[in-house]
Amino acid sequence: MTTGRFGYREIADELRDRIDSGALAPNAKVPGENELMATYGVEQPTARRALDVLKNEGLIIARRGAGTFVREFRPRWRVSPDRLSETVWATGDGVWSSDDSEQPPRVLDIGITREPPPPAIAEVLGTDRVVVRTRTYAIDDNPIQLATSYYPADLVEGSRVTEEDTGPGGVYARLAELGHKPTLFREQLRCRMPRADQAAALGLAQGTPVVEIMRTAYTADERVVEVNTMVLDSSAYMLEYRFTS
Amino acid sequence: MTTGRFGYREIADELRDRIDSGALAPNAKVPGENELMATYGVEQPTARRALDVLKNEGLIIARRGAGTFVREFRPRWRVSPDRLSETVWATGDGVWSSDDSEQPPRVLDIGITREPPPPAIAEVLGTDRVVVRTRTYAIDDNPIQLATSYYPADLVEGSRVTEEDTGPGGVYARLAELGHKPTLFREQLRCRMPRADQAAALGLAQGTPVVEIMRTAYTADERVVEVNTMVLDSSAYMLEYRFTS
DNA sequence: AAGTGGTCTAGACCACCTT
DNA sequence: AGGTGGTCTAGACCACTTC
Repeated sequence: MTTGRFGYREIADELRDRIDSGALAPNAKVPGENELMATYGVEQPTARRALDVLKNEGLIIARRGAGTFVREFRPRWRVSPDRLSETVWATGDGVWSSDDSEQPPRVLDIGITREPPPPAIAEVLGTDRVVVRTRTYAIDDNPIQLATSYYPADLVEGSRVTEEDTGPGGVYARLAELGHKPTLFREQLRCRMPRADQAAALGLAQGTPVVEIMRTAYTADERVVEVNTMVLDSSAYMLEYRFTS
Repeated sequence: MTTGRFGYREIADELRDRIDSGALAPNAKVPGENELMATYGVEQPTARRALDVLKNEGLIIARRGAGTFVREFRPRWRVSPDRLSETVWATGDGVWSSDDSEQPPRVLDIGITREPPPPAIAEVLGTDRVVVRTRTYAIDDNPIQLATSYYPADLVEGSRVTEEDTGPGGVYARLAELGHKPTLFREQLRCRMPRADQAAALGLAQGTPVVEIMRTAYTADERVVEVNTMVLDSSAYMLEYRFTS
């Protein structure tokens, strides 16, 4: 046979069309390698490569021994500047209380160190003597965000910012009590494929990018009191920002 | 040989380490399939798969006949709410003038239609009678953003919003003249792997996610006057938002 | 036990770029 | 012409899940 042959791209295209059109709905079983071999008259590696394409596009997910299934995209968590408003801090629910989610993420691992930050962050903070808070946020035991916050040591040393439980209102409430209330925030975002360790920590499926956010918090007199770097599972988050002209 | 064997993962890990450490700098040539076969004692498909991993991670890029090279990540373009300030509109430079970039993106293709929008957008706009503006932004002939804006037909029909050249200050200045000055903006972001047509339109390399932004513009009396959906090449953009508590 | 995805060998041919 | 990446065949064995 020389004509009418299928390559892995054509097979991937056909499957993608069936997913986009809804013929293959989320969580539906995708034709497996054996079925593709029979349908298109190709060998196993070719069928496999077609599925690899869709895996890397984040459209399907394979479970060994079980089959391959259409992925569902349900970003349940939103983040917006509103979460940082003073009224929110006062409630004691912390940063997530203004999310319109069914349940708030849980904090999995909290670590507090005093290791010097990367040079770029030291420069923004104006010092490399810092207190570092790392934590993982998870929903239903699925980690969805890694966060690392840096605070100038001379500001927070001796306060509850250096303890696992920072108390009602969280770190920002403590900073306010210390006379360093954050009032201006800058968030810088980029989106890319995860590093191997990030993919592992977040349990990311193939074809899942991450959102990297660097948040810088300033006091009214423009002192930097926090730099927070976050890595978000992009399949779990929709982000929202509001602003005026 | 039964021990000390290398799988494609191990090979990919070693190459990734060399990229992360800087031993393989951006634009450097990565060991090719033949070299990997010799070095690790594997067959070509295995060497190839190792390179595929890094391609899908966005770390390398292959040029047929030439070789495989470490990708460079140089996001030159920033977007921030400042670009929407009234002072910016007045300059006539449009949305991009407040970017701190070397050169502004160019508009490649402008299309104006009146096709009904997707249901979700029609609902936000409160009508499905719309004027649709589509365009592609490019830098050095490399497309970096696709944008589609929807305007209520009853607001903009007969104005320069329906023409290719919208005049000084762009669409927002025209809307202001029509008594519908946008003052509040909401941007909703998600990040994911591109659809096949988007990857083609943006000329995206394997392993490059896109940022999808839906911007909604409101007047002071909370009428929606624009819905703008954007698809950004994530390797070309860093996004920035500022807000107060 | 049977089915499904995951990995690898061994070898072939093609398309494209560089020299 | 030679090297490099891109695609495919043919077949094998393994790991895991489901029944």
